[in-house]
Amino acid sequence: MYRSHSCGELRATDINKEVTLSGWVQRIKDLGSLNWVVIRDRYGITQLVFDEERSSKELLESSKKLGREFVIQIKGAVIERESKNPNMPTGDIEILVSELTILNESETPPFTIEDQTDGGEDIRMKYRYLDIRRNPVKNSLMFRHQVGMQVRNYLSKEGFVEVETPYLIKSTPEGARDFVVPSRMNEGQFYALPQSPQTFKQLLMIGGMDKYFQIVKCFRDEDLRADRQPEFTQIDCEMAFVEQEDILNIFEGLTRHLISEIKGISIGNFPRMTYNEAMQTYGNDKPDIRFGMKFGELNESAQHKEFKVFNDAELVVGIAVPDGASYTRKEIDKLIDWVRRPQVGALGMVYVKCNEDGTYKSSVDKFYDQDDLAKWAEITGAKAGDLICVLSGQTNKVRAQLSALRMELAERLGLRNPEEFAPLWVVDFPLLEWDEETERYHAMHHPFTSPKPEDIQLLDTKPGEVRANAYDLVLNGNEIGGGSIRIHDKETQALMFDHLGFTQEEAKAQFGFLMDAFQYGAPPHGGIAFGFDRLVAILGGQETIRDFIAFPKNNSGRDIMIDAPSNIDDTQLKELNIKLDV
RNA sequence: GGUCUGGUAGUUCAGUUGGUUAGAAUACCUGCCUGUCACGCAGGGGGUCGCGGGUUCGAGUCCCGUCCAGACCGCCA
Repeated sequence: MYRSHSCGELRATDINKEVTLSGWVQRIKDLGSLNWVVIRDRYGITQLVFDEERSSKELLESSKKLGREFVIQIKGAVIERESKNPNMPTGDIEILVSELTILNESETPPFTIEDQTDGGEDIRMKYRYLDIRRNPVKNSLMFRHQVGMQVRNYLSKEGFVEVETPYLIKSTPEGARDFVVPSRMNEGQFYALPQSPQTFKQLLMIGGMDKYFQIVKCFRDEDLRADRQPEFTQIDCEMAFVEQEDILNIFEGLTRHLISEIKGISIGNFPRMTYNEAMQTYGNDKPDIRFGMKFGELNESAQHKEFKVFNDAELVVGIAVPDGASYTRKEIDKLIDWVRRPQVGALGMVYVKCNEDGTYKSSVDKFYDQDDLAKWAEITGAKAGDLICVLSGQTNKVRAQLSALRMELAERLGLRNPEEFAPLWVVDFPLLEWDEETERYHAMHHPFTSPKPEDIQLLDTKPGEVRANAYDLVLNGNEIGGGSIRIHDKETQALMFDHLGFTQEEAKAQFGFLMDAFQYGAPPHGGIAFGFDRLVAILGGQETIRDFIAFPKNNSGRDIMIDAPSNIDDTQLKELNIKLDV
């Protein structure tokens, strides 16, 4: 028997018990004739004591040969501490060791295994198994487990069935780049790893599963971000015989359940906002509504004077920065530099200080009088003491720029409280999106999303204005879920493929199996998928998802611990009949 | 594909205008210490300044190239 108790459970009530503990050496405090060793496992830490008076000489000596992260097993008696430590759960007791076994020695680890480690990101990833011994990472993984359990509890209770779908599937050119896997048995052919189980969950609906979910890995071969990994986990869901309203209700319920169970916060009905409204008031389809700073469009009140920059702009739009009027010229110049960085890309920024005395001071006083500026303040909701930041230019670009500024300022002003949760639904997304590169329309969501029936007639004339039965769930400025009511008849699906520029042959070759299935009684259906890693991170109050993934990839998609991806040997290449051109 | 920031001891970082033997903290090793718990005290070892080239009497420092890491833009149906 390696242990009778964990390293986190012994208390004053256990005094005088004979116990066996196993774990890692956290810390050694050698006072010569007295030696303390702190032992750690997943459940906590416990202090061991060896001393001249109560321990044998050999035992005391061997305790001094221990090093950090040695794996040891001890037998001993639980005794009351002479000086207690109220900061640790096991701080009232210690173990007077009678028997010490070294189960495994350890090299000195490259960074300290402490909550506040001295190790940087890089070294911690290389030795991730050591990093996982630290509380912050360990707790994040356990937190993830809790969220997963609550997801399964809720969905099972609602009658959902978890069904696994294949990982080796077929590559399609739509959407993100696929990871491909060569097939040895089918020479020259490749599987693709799924970007999502989309078509399979639709086939499950046709198969009559009615309510499906899966916590499932998905794969996309695209560049990474702090919140984006090449393999990531989705809560993938689909329901038959539902309208959009049914889906919003069920998954609003799921989200409410998670926030309530995990964070102990109860939230009322989620607000809903159309895509157009979100773009207009926040410049963004995933607005953070924990704070205001809504967009005020100033075209009418700014394009009647001689200021050419505004007159030539498609959109003039501003936000009010709370208490920003006190910014110095230097601070404002820095803000202007910030929006002019290539990552944001604004050409300049106009500002208006709303003075406490009710007057206005702007960078465009030459063109606008106090009445004009008062009007801007009214539209942007600026109060005395605020600063109005105004950007202008092409609508899409200027919205993205001002949205970036809004988020940056909110971050600096501490308005993005990670313990506050403000979810909302963004609905009525456009069905199609113009792609400059390929000069054709792309499905904004995916090609199986149904158009709103009343908009179908616009498909030929104004395809960009057709709205879809598509919705996103947004939490604190992050898209945590998105879905749609799907097309379930062959004709509409064929019409969609046609508008997406597929020939009939291409559509048949790539999605013939789905079109075929639609001929055998496909029920109306729809669903949603949540980004599980991101959801867990946000619930955990973190920006980066990496600490909630046991073995994440780095910025360039590498696993630096196992050194993947890597070359494969010639035998493997030959077996797969693959020649490399490098 | 692009922009920005960084790479110096095991680790996290400092290093001035280009100038003597490259520092600090922490970790590690040795010694002392019977109530520590971020223990303390004394001492010690530890460096290809990412790599390659250039400028210079002299480069951690300046220039060019390159690799790696991070954040972001493009991309992510």
